[in-house]
Amino acid sequence: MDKSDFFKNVHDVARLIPCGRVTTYGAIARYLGATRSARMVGWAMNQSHLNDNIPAHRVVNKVGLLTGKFHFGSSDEMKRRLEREGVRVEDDAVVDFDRVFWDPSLELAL
DNA sequence: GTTTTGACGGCGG
DNA sequence: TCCGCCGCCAAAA
Repeated sequence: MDKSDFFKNVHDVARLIPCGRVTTYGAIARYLGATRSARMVGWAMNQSHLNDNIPAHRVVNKVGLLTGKFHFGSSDEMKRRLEREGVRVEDDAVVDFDRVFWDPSLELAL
C-alpha cells in the first residue's frame, strides 16, 4: 500500500458519488482513515482533472460551499453541473446540504 | 535545497 | 457557542 494510493483512493471514491448527491473532503478523508488530511483530499481533487469521469463538482466543503468552483473553466461551471443533476445551489452553497449529503464511510460502510 | 501555500477540518481555549 | 491554532503532505515558488 503506497502512500500514493491515497490520491488514487480519493479519485476512486469520487467516482462512486451518486448522481444528484454530494460529499465533503473531510468525509472522504475520514473514509480513507485520514480524518485530519482533508486538505490532501482537496489537493487530490486538483489532480482529478487529469483523470476521466471524476465528478469533482460533487465534492464540497463541510458547510456545503462550492470552494473549488474556481478550479473549473468558469465559476458557474460547478454550480451548473450540480443543478443539472438536481442539486439546488444558491449563492455558491448547496441547498438542503444535509439531505443530498453522501457519506462514503456510511453509504459504502466499509 | 528551503519556504510558503493550499478544493479542509478537527480540536483546544 | 464562537474564535483561533494545528495538522496533514504535496506541489510550486
